[in-house]
Amino acid sequence: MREELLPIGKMAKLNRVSIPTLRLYDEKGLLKPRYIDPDTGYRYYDINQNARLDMIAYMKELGMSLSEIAHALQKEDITLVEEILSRKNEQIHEQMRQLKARHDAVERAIMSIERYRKSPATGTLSLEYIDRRFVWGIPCSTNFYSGDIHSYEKVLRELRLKLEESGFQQIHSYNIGTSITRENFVNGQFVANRIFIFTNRHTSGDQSAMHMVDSGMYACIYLDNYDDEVSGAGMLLDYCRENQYQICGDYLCEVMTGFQVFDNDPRRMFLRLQVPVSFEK
Amino acid sequence: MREELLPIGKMAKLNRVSIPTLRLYDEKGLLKPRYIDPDTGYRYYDINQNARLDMIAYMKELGMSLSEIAHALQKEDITLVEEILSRKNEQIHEQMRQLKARHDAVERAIMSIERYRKSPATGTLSLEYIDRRFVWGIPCSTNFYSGDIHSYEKVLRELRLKLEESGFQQIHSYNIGTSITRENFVNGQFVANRIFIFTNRHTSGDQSAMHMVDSGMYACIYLDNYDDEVSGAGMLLDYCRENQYQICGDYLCEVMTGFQVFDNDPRRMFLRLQVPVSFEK
DNA sequence: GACCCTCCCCTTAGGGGAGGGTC
DNA sequence: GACCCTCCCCTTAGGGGAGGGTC
Repeated sequence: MREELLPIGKMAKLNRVSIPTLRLYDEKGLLKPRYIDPDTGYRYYDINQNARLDMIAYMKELGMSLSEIAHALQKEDITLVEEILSRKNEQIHEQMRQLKARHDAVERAIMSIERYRKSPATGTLSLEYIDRRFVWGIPCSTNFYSGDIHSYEKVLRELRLKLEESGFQQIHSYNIGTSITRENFVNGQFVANRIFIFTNRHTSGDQSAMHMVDSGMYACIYLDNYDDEVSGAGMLLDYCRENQYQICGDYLCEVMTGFQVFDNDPRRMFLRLQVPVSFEK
Repeated sequence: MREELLPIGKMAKLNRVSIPTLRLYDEKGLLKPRYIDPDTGYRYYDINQNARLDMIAYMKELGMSLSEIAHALQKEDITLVEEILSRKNEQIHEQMRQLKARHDAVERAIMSIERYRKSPATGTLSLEYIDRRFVWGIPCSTNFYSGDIHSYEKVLRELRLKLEESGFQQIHSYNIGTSITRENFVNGQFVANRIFIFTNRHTSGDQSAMHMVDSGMYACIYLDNYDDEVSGAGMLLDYCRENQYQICGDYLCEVMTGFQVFDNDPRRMFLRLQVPVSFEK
C-alpha cells in the first residue's frame, strides 16, 4: 500500500500540473495529500487522487473559481453544481456581450486612426458626399459656445451619463458630435442645439433619442483644434456663400477621433465641421 | 488660474472614478495632478485633465492594461497604439473562441447532470434506440482489463495528451468511452480496443481519428461503478442471448458523466455499457 | 544530485481601512 | 465636519526564488 504513494513531483508530472499548484490545492483544501510525513512534511499522493484532480480541472474549464470548486467538492451536492453552472452560463453570455462590444470598439478605433492618418491639413475646405448616418443624443442644456471649456465638459458629461443609463457599452469609443440649427447657423448665431454620438440603427437604448442624418452633399472644413471651431465655422459659411451653395440643414461639428489627446492640451481634436448643401438656383 | 484647480474628491466625482483610482494613476504616471502642495501633499487637478482621464477610460474600454496605456501615453505614438489594437483584436478573437468552448462545455455539463438525475438504478438492463454518434480517439496501448487502475489511467492520459495536441479545448468536458471488438466481446475476451470521446462532426483535430458509430437498437446496462464493468458486461451478454438478440457491432463502455467524483473513490462513475443488436432470425 | 520543505515576494486594478493632519 | 494624506492589508491562481533539510 505504502509503496503506491507518489511524492509531489511525480504526482505533478503525472497530471501535468505544477508543484506549486498542488501545494496551493493542499492549502485551500481542494486536494489533500493522502499522507504527509510528520517528520519531513513531505506530501505523498495516491494514484486514485488523479480522479479528483481531473474533477478540479474539469470545474476550472467550466469557469469555476477555486473557492467555488472547493465548496462544491466539500458539499458533494450536485444541485449546488447545477446552480453554479446556471450562473456560469449567464456570466458567459454577459462576457460574450462585452467581448462583442469591445471588439466593435477596437474596430472603430482602428478605422478612426486610419481616418486620422489620411486627414487633410487643418483649414482644408471640401465638398463631399456623406452617406446616411444615425445619431443618438440629447439637447444641450447649456450653450457651450458662450461659456468656457467647463460648459462643454458639463454637456459632455450629461451625454455620457445618459448613454450609460441607456445601456450603451464602450461609450468612449463612439465619435461625438454637436449641432446648431440651420436657422441659427446661417444667421451666425452660435447656439448649441444637440450633443450626440454617431452610431448605427441597431443600437440599444431609447429609440426616441435616435435621429437620422440624411445623406447628401456636405460643405466641410477640417480642423485640429477645438478652439478653432467658431472661426472655422465662419470660413465654412463664407465658403458656401462664395460658391452659392444653399445650406439646407443643420450644422454638425463632428469629432473624428479621440486619439489626439496625448498631451495635456485642452481637448485638441480632429474635427470635421459640416453643413448639408443644395445647388438649386 | 489657481482657483480653477480641483482637489482629488471633486476631480473624482466629476469623472466618476474613485479617489484610490486617481491616486493609483498618479503613482503609475498615467495622470499626474497639475499641482501638489509640497507641505500637505494634497493633489490638485486641472479641469483640462478630464480629457486625459477620458483617454484612459477609452483605452481601458479597448482592453489595454494600465501599463500599456502608460506606455502609449508616454510615447505619444499613434503607430504604437495601432500595434496594440491589432494585438488586442487577435486577443479578442482568441477569447471569443475560448468563451464559445467554455459555453459548450457548460451546456454539456448541464445536460450531463440532467441525464444523471434521470438515470436508472445500477444493474438496469434496457433495449433502446441510439442515434448516430461520432467519436474521436486512439487505440488503447494497454489492455487495462488485464491490468490494474494504473493502466486505465495511463491510457486515459494518452488520450488527453492527444486531444490537447490536436487542439481540443475543455477536454475534460467530453464523455469518455472505450470499446471492445464484436469478435472479442461475443467470445468473452476482454481486450480493450479503442478509447475516445463522444463529440460531433464539426470538431477540430485530426479527422482520421474520428469514427462514426451507427444509429440502431442497442442492448444496454447501466452501472455506477467502474469496478462492475466486467460483471455488468457478462450480464449484458446473457441478456442478449436469453432474448436472442444478435450482436452486430462493437461493444462500447460509455462514461455518462464526470460528476460523481465527489469523494476519493477510485473513479466511481455512471456508465452505460452497450452493444448494437439486430433481430434477424 | 535530485527532490522536497517553508517562507517570502511578485503579478492587476483598485477597495477598505487605520491613524493622523487639513480645508 | 468633511476632506485629504500615507501606509498597510486584501482579492486570483499560481510562479520564482532563497535557504535549508531529505530521498
